Amino acid sequence: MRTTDFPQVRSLRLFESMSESNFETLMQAAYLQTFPSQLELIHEGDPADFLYIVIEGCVELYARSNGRESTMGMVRPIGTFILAAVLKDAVYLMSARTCQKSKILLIPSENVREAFEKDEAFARSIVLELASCYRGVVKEHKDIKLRTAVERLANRLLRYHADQGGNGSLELPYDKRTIASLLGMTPENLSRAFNTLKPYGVEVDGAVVKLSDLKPLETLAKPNPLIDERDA
Amino acid sequence: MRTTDFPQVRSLRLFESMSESNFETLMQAAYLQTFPSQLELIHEGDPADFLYIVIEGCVELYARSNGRESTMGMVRPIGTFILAAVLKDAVYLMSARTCQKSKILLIPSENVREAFEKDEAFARSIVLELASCYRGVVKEHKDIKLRTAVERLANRLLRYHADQGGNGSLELPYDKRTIASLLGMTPENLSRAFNTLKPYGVEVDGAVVKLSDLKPLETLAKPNPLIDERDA
DNA sequence: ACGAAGTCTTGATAATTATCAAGGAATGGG
DNA sequence: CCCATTCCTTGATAATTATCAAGACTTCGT
Repeated sequence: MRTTDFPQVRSLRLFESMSESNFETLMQAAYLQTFPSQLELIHEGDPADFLYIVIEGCVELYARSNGRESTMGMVRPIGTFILAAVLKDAVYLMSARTCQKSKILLIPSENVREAFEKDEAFARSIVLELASCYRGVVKEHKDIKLRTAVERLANRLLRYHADQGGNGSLELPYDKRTIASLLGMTPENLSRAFNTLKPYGVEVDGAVVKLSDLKPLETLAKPNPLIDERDA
Repeated sequence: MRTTDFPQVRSLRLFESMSESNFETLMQAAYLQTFPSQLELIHEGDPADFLYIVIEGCVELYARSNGRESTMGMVRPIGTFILAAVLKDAVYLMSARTCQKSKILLIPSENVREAFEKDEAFARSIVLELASCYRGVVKEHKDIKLRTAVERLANRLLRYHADQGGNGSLELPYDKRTIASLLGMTPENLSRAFNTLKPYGVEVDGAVVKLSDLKPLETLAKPNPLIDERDA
């Protein structure tokens, strides 16, 4: 890996203020690999050998316990995952698998920790990154503890809608079963939740959702920036 | 506040490797206050003016949305809370109130951020602290997404039991309604969950719980270190 | 010590969510 | 392009969880 190969990686909040030489060292230790869809990249409980950066494609973070499985998050380019485990030199709490053919940059954990020791700016960037990740999970936790399934869906639709320009139409970014699991419900329940939202102007056609009237949907959803906004 | 007033604060992971002079500066800017029970210390949505450290007593972190409320966590001495919001200079995602008469140390946010800028060791300690906090919430999120109410209670009891020496008896550390909310259920449902666990050797008398036979309880609970262990 | 307020439990019922089963729609590999 | 597979939806039903109500038990302040 050469430093100039992925300017988008360099411009991530995590790396942008790092010294050139330390970034170079990190990149030289890194591997760029392409994986097919549905490949398990990491398995919860394994030691954190690498920090992962999604360059192309898409990765699903999920967890299992008992016989159950739940999607914990999705990572899109350019996004990192499993930073906390790497820094703590601990085991992964979540598994990860590709959900498309994906190009992934792997940085050995020890190199990340070495850079963390050596590069002060990197250490500071990590703080802000981790603080954001922490607040992200807190919001998801509030979402699931304070809302019913229909409310979670309504708010998620409003979020996707805003993300995609807010012109009355949105495309679901993942399979419905994945969205169901993300939102903490079964696929059947998601399907029924969409039906419940029909009187609120939600029209589903495959992955395309049309919102014909935001007012009543928002009245139902009661969106809350302290749960739904990405940077609040 | 003098530096020597609270050696336990100094010995927190967060502060122990900080330089003496920076720690002193931080402590001189800090306020030590005693609050009565049930006082709201912070309100979600407000700007993060202080980092809080519980010296004595107990603090409940909770969140509201719609008309609902849920306990997000409990902080016991010597514990900090609301670090991420302070570092990001963002609004609080959670409210906090004392659940006993409590002695709290308040450090103004700007002083914390100043120390974060000036003191490298402090910045590095923050990384490890935030990484732990992050992993803590991920575990709670897994707990609620992957387990039923009875399973969550069973695992919580096993955790308290282990924490308290594992001699067959444990004391519930909080009111039952608080534990119910922490575990994401109503008080009525907690009461019934205790009844469900009776055949598994769980005997409740007020705040004291006796576990007469761990085997069947563990079989039901299926404890998972990647959810239940504090430092995994 | 006493009354008031809050907590906990139980019962009855309702709402929410999950499970099982089956048919139809969409998708991808050959 | 077609078949096979997976995904999605719907129906029927069950399990889980919440709500409402009432009574017993605690706790706390006066």
